[in-house]
Amino acid sequence: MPELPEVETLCRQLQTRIAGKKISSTEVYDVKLNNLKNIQGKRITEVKRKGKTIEINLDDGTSVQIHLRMTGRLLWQSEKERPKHSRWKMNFKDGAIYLIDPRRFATIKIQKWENDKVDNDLLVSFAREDFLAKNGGRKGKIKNLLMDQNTVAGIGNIYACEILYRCGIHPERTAESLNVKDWQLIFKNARAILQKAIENRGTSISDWRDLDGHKGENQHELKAYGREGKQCRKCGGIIKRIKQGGRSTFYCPQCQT
DNA sequence: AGAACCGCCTGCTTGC
DNA sequence: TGCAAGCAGGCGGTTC
Repeated sequence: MPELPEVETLCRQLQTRIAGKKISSTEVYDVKLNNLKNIQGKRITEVKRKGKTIEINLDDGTSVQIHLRMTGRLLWQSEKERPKHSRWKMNFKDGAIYLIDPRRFATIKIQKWENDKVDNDLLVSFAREDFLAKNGGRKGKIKNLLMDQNTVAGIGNIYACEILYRCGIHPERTAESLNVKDWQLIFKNARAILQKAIENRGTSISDWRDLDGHKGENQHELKAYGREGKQCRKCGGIIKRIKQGGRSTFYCPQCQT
């Protein structure tokens, strides 16, 4: 599941690989992605991440916005062969970018580019005061809050579990039950975990691969996610799995309080 | 406001 | 071994 670090990894690679290049053509292999605006002949100015969305800006003021959802991947390929589960392709003189997505949840939008202000992305710009004023008193569970894209951009299930584990905060705590120290810990650890995951080029648990098809290395850093029944590395307790909003949460009942 | 559920999907795992 | 059911989940939507 591509979250912030995986999308950031792709965006950096894309920026290096395709910025300044001209799109020679595109091809659609999935009816769900029909009716996209024609971008043949447009030139790529910049590739940016917005939350978990990849934004490929074009020289005509529009941008190609790709959201990979669950199993989406982007792959740079210079050979002709079309990878399995290809849904869409953008051709360049020296190669092509494929959108590969077995489960077909990924979305592409081509629309006017808007330079809206980012204030909820922990690695770009984060309005801490506003955040606390708006969310500090909420009665919702902290895990769900961290995963709400309108509240904090880019964090999904894996990193939400890891952040709370490192903080020693129980995922079912409500936002209003947290004090200033707890919040500071959350922001600090969230940044550190996301940053480390970017350095490791993402978490390859199942599908995730980078633009060149390489696995990331951050799966070796996971302390909670996917470790149900295993020993907590901090306290020796047993990692537990619960459901929150239909999604698995992994945590240590002994040291997350 | 917040939680619970659905639909979108298909590959993988599980159970008989 | 084979087949069907169950499961996984980000996000947008609806409903309670």
